[in-house]
Amino acid sequence: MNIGEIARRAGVSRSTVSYALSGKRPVAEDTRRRIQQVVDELGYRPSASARALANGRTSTFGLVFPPAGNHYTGMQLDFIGSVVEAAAAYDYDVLMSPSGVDSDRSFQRLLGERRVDGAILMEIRLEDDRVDHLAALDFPSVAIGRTAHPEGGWWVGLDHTALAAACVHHLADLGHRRVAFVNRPEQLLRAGYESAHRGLDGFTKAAAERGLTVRTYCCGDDAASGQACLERILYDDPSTTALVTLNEAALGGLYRGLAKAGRHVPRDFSVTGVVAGRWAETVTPQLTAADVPAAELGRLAVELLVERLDHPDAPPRHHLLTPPISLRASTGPAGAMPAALAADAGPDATP
Amino acid sequence: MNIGEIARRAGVSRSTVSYALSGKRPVAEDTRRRIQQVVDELGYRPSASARALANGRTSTFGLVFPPAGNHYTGMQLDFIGSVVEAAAAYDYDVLMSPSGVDSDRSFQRLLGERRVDGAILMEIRLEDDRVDHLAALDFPSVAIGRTAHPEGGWWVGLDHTALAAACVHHLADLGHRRVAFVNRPEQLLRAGYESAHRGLDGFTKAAAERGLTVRTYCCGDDAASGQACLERILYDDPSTTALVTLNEAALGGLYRGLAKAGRHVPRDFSVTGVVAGRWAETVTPQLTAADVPAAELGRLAVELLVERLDHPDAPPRHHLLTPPISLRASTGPAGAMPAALAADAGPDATP
DNA sequence: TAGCTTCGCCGAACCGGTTCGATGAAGCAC
DNA sequence: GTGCTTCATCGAACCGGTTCGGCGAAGCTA
Repeated sequence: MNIGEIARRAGVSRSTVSYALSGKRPVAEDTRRRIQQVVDELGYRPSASARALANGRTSTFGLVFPPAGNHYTGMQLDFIGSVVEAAAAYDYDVLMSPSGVDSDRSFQRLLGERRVDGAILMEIRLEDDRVDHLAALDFPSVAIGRTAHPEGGWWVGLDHTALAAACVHHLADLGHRRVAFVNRPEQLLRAGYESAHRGLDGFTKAAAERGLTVRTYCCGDDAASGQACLERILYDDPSTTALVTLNEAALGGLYRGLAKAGRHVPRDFSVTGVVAGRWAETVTPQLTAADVPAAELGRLAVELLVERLDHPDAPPRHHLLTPPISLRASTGPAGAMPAALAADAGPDATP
Repeated sequence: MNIGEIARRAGVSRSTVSYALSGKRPVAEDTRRRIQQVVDELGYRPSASARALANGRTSTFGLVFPPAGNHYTGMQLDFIGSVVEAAAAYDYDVLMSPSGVDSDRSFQRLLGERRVDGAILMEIRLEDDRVDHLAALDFPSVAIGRTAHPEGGWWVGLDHTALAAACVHHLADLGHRRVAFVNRPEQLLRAGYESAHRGLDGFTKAAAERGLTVRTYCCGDDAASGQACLERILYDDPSTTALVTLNEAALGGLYRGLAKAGRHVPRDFSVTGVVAGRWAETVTPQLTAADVPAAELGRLAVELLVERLDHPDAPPRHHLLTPPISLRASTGPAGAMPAALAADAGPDATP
């Protein structure tokens, strides 16, 4: 069922069918109706490949996402879903491109073979060769996250510095003096992941400002690592009374570690951080946290990309979001726990 | 940089370049080298659209996934990731297609506009018009899940009936007599979601077999609903000592409800179900559950689809998996809790 | 050296759309 | 009735690959 078939049945030329369907030139009303009728009868739809070949646009975005090796977090899933849905609203499809191992090959597929009109990048690093590469090619793309030098780029992102600082201030306001920071895995920090770095910076600076005593940790993206990390925290400084985490996946393990160490949240120990809202509500007590607006970020990324495609010469735009901390149940005033008990409660303590 | 440019620079015809690159006809070795050199110098890659138009294959799969309206579970994310990675290994890209609202439109995009060579469907219903539709068209596709009449179809899936039954037997073996079942939301059950129906069936039949007293509940896909559901369970029958759940997203809420009701897991109350392994390990105590092998299912689905595309006349194949229950820490022998306490512990009980 | 095969390459057609310039008919003024 | 514009439609070229038939040169046989 190609356009020639429709043309023959409607008794017109192929170009007339094309114009009737696209509306790019006027077509007599009764001709248009006749064509439309044939189209409806046969259920004709123009081939995406042929259309893409002819007009050079694929109506497809690439979504470059991290490989499964790093465990996915709820946040990432929400990104994917919201990007796909927002793109559909603008009549774009989304092609998934695993970055990571052999990322060159999948980049080549997307760009070299011209499969997509634009790309959205997840999991940005401070120095990100993918971003640089795309910028050098002037290829339309939007990053979810910002590099060390975001000027002149198109991106949406969270102000991780401010969010981590907000967590610190919240805890300091509650009277906490000894606070731990649980970051993403060391491997990701070393690789330069933006959230890990900016979060750490924001935490460190705000803590210094408030005169807090802090320790910072990297922690694997799973519950077992979270538990181990918490044991380490209490071992290193048993008088720690609060922690800030960026690590969604470790959260369950952190809670478990606290329970094992006999620390009640929030009475003896406060927990907060930057976590997707839905996730924050699954733990008990529910986590007081800066909720990552993943769905909004995905939507904004798509909007920027669409704008960039529609107006190739538009000046770069970006959105930096700073969601407020949602007060839930995992933080409370410090000092409820007597210092004596704090000294006892090492990593080997039992309830 | 099209194939004509390469041909000119290498001093050969376009067809020779094509044959040199595809290897579908022999080309003199030095000619081939000359062409390859030009290709490498210019970084030439053939246009995916043109290739797709010419040979009728897009090298792309569609992945039809549920809309974000239903909250995503960890399982679904793992599916997506593993499908994308497995597809990449076979040199296929993956195009995301939100099913759900206006699913016809996105189906039309995939099939009508011939964007994909085949499709993988998630979230299957017992009576699934998408599956029927694809089968009627003889369009290459593989379902993750099976309908009420899976004969003659291509699919991979879990034996939810057996898994739910295994949970029941596990609890019955531990001496539990009054057991609740926490299903996916009623809306999904009514829509005919496979896992919800088969899980419920397996639970009900196995419970009857073992002579257990049971109640079954539907529960929203979020923590708050889980907590409410648990309160309801204990209100309806305070002497309930165990539950089986298919609802990953509600799990955190169920645990919270138990804690609020003063029921210690696993001493006073056992919890088990069918949940992705990583998720089961985030809760405390870790959940004894039949681990959903999401990554393996995704990989198998891709393998079947590739086979179906390579051998269009191959007889239908499928994989039905029945992962064993992983014993963790959330189930224990019944009867540890005195009946008197059980009677006291209504939904309003406080620790 | 004529005749036949094999090898390596070329030209043209094709996939299914879009787009531009041209053409013919109708409508209108004079 | 001629000249001019407007309108609707058509034909052809083009996008960038793939594929088929054919053709000339080289190699081999007799």
